Amino acid sequence: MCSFFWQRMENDHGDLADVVRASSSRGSDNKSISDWQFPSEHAIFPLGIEEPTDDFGDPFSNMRDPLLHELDLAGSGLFNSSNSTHLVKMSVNDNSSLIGGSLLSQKIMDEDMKRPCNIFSRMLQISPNEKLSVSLHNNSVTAAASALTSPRGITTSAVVSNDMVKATSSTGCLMDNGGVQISSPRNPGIKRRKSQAKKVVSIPAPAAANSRPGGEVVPSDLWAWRKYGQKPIKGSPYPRGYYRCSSSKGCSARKQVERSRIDPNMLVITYTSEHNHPWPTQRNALAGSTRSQPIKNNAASKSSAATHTQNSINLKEEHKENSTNSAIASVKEETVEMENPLDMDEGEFNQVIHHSYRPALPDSNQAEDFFADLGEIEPDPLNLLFSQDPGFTEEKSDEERENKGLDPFSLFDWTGSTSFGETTRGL
DNA sequence: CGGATTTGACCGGCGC
DNA sequence: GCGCCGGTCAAATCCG
Repeated sequence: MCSFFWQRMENDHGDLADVVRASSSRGSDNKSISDWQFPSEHAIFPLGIEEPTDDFGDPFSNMRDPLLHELDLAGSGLFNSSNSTHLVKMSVNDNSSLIGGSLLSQKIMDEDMKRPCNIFSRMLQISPNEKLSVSLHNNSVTAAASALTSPRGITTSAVVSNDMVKATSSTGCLMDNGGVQISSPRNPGIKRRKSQAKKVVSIPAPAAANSRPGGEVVPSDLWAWRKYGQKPIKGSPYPRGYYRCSSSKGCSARKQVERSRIDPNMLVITYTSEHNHPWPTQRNALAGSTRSQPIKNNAASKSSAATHTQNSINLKEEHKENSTNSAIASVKEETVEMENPLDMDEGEFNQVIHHSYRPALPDSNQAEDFFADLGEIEPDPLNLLFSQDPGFTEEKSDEERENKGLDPFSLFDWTGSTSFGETTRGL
């Protein structure tokens, strides 16, 4: 199976409460997350949702990741089931939040609560090679689906409610055993403490079992992060780690990493603020290289402070090997996060951006350089990824071809998480 | 020795 | 006003 989900920041101090998950599967292939087979050391989370239009005052509208601009990959996601890979594209074309938006009327919610699979089931009948896009236009939700590469047809249905969105498989059934997770309704009357733009992504936890006690194996991204705090969160058995960008002094970018209380197999990463400096083509010394994630499995990265570029290269190299062994990386899920704009205080500059997990790249040229470097290693990483899916390669769209060189699979650096690789191999 | 992590203290927002 | 809670600070410690 494959699935993705949206996640929405709760209006309560940023607590995660509303989880939206869309899952796509075939037949009775309803596996829980724990059943997913991670792609070797690589985890892929390319799915994203296009950001709201600027007319909502999107604080990131002018700051969003250059890669997304440049590659127009926002909202594309790759789903890989055991035998097929699906590309799903979703978008929200309105100010409102698809998930949390009150624009999704209470009526809809009520109705949908009664009928587990409706809104999207009514709207979406995804056939292969059709794009999936979910957009919101003035209280209406429109959707179309895409499974560019699926040799089999998939359909996607979803429940869209005021507090949740569910998307289900072609069977139209919610996968209760982990396939779909729903959070509890958010607490009413609790407002966000501060006006702060946030981006939330949720990713499969690398390896909770092997992580050091009390810590998380946090997949690194292209930025260097320095942990500056950790707090137990009420209602969650898992602590929340606080990180700030250490790539550049004065950078206000922060992120919070916590294990999802809903699904301990997932890590919820909340990004706040934006990097005010160019994307580091090379990490600052040891910055971002956590002790818990030593880079030790590749000769190319002798230093624990291996740059992400190096790590990505390592990923590529490893992936080359793995791909020959049918270790095609599969997308497990990607979450994006949205917020109910109506929950905001009036005039509050407080918007949560749903976003594919990708660090902001203030300078697109750097991104080009970065991926140019990757290209030297592997001209078309997607070929590796989908080498076993002839349909994908054959039917690769222009957009995908344009995305050539963008390696969504390096967004997370799992190489440092040896335990993760071990864990996934053990799955 | 420089940089990262750990962890208790501190601060501010919010509800009662 | 008080307590709760989340977020941040900063000293101590660890690590390469």
